[in-house]
Amino acid sequence: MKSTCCYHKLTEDECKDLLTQNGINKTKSKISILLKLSESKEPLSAQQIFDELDSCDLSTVFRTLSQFKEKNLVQEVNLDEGFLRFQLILNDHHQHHHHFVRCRNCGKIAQIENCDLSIFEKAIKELGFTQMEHRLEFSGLCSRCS
Amino acid sequence: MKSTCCYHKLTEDECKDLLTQNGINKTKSKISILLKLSESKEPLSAQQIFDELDSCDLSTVFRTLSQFKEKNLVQEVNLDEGFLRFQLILNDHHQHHHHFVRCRNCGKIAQIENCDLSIFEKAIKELGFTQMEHRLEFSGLCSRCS
DNA sequence: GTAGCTGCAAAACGTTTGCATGTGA
DNA sequence: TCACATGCAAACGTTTTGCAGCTAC
Repeated sequence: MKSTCCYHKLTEDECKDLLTQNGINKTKSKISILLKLSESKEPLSAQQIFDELDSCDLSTVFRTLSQFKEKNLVQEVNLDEGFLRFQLILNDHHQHHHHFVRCRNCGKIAQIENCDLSIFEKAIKELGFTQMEHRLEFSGLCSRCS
Repeated sequence: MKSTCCYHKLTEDECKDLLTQNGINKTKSKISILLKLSESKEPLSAQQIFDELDSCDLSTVFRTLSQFKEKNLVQEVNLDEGFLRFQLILNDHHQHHHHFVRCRNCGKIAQIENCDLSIFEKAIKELGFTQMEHRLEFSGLCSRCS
C-alpha cells in the first residue's frame, strides 16, 4: 500500500519548535496533540485524539485544533462521517490540498496525490466566482472489502 | 446567472406520480416536501423545508428525506455548513452527480456541470479501490462579494 | 385491518462556550 | 505579572429515536 505523501512522525523537540515558530505556547496538551497528529497516517478526529491522550479535556482538543487550523498547521478533512478529521500540514509552501478515498465498508482511508482541478476552476470563474477553494473526496471499497 | 441543469418545478400530480412510482405513500407531508424541493434552484436543508411548510414536524422532514434518499429521489449535498442539504434527482439515468460552488461570504450556491474525474479514478483504482463515488465541492466569492 | 406515517418529546451526536482556576514566558 | 490555556459543565445546532395515535391503501 502506497504511503501518504507527508507522513512524518515528529520528535517532541520538533513539536516544540513548530509551536514556537507559530507563536503558540508550548503546553503539555498542545505538544501531545501535535505529536499524535504526526504519528497518524490518516487524519484524526478530535474524539480519536482525545481517546489516545491520558489527561486532556475534549474541549481542549477542539480548541487546540481550532488554533492549529488558524495557524495553518492542520487542515480539516470532511469525509461525510458526521464529524471532522484533522490532518497535519508540514510542508506549507503553496496551498496544501489533500484528497482522500475512504472505504465505505471498513473506513480505511487512503490519500490521493496530484490534484489538478483547473478544468473546473475555469468553469467556475465563468460563473463569476473568485478566490476558489475546493473539496474533493472519494469513497469506494478497498481491496480487502471489494 | 446560469440556471441549474435539472431545475423543474413539479405539479402536485407529478409529485403524486413520482411517489407512486417509488412505492411511497402519498401523504400530505411527502407531497409538499417533494414540491418544495422541486421549486428550489438550490439544495435545501431539512430546516429550510420545515420553515416553509405550514404543518409538518421537523422529524417528519428528516424521515421523509431519508426515505427519498433510499429511493434515490434525492441526493445529499454537504457544503461544510454544519448541516446537510438535499437536492431532488429527477433524471436518474446513470449515476447522478452535482457539484456546487458556494460563496464563502453570502452563501450563494451555484451548480457546476460536467464532472470528469476520470484522472483521479484511475489513480484511485491503483490504490486498490473499486465502486467509487466522489464528492467535489468548491467555495469562493461570488461576483457580488468579491 | 394493517403497514406505514405522523407529532411530540426526549435523546444523541459533534462541537462550542462561559467561567473559574492554573500555567507558560 | 498577565495573557493565554485548561477542566468542567452547560449549551448549542443538527439529526435520530421511542412511542402513542393517526392515515393511506
